Amino acid sequence: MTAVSDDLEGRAPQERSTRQKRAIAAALDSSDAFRSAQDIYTELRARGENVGLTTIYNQLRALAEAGELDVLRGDDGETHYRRCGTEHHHHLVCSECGRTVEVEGPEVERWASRVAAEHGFVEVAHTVEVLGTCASCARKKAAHS
Amino acid sequence: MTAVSDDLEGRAPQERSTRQKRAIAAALDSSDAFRSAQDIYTELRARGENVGLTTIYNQLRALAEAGELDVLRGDDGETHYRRCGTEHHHHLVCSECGRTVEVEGPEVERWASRVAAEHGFVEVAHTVEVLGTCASCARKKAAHS
DNA sequence: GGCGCTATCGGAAGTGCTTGCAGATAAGCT
DNA sequence: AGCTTATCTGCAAGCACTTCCGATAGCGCC
Repeated sequence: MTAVSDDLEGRAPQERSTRQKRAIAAALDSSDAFRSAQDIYTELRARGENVGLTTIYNQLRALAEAGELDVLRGDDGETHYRRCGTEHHHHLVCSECGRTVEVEGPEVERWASRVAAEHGFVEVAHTVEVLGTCASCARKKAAHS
Repeated sequence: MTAVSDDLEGRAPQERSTRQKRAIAAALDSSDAFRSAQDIYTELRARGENVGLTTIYNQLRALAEAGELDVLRGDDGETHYRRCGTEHHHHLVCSECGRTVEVEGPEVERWASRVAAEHGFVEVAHTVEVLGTCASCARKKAAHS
C-alpha cells in the first residue's frame, strides 16, 4: 500500500516547477499587453522552446483561475491573457492598434456596489472595458481622408 | 434581356419581409434578456416555426451590424444578442440563477468619457457588466449551510 | 545517487459555436 | 401569372478551446 499518510489533509498540492511553466511565465512577463494562447505558442516555438499548445491552454487557465492573470474575451472569440497584479483596475483599449492603458475608477467601484446593494445583490464583481480609437490612430485615420 | 433599368443607382436595397425575419424579431421581442443564437433556434423550433440555424446567425449578424441589436460575448464563447433601444444602459447579472436587471449609470458614462479624453481616445464605447449573487440565491445558499 | 510516485506534458481526437457554399424557395415588381 | 433575385437552408469546413490518455520528468524518500 501507500506509504503516504492520508491523514495529512492539509498538505500542499505539490506544485511542480517545470521548464514549460517557466517558459510561459517568461513569455507573459516579456510584454504587458494582452496575448492569446496562440500568440504565446508561436512565440515560444520561434524561441526554440518546445511547449505543447495543450500545455499552454492548461497553464493559462490555471493561472487565470489562481487570479494571476487577467482574462479578456476578444470579439473574434479568442481569449486574451495578461499578467495582472492583485489590484483592481480596468482597461482602455484601442480598437485600431490594440494598445492598452490601465485606468482606475473609484467612481465606478462605488457605483457598482451601490447599484448592486439597491437590488439586493451580494458578492459582486464587475467588468469594465472601454473601447475607442487612440490619439495616434485617430490622427492616422484623419490624414488618410 | 433585363427590363430593369440599371441607371437607377440610388434605388433602395430591396429589403424583403419574410416569415423567418418576423419570427426572429418576435423571438427577440418576447424577452429583454440576452439570448444566444442557439437559444433562439431552439425556441423557434419548439414553437413550430421552421427556421434554419444558418438563417438565424445571418439575421442576427445583419441586425447587429445595423445597430438594432446589442452584442455580448459570453465567457463560454457564445455570442449573445439583445434587442437594443437607442438608450444606453448596463446589466446586473446573478451568477447563480442568471436573472438580469437593467441599470443605468450616469457616473460611469461620465467617468468613461473623462478617462478616454485624458488618454486622447476618441469614438469611445464601453461595456460594463456587474456580476453577483442576487438576494434570493444568497438566501438559498445561506439556508444550505 | 538511485528509485518510485504522481504531477505535468503534449499530440490527437472531440466539442461546440460560427460561417461559407450552392441549390432551392419565395417576395415583390411588371 | 411570370420573372428576377433577395433570402433561406442544410451540409460541412474552420476555429478556438477542451478532453483523453500514454509518455515524460520533478521531487521527496531510501
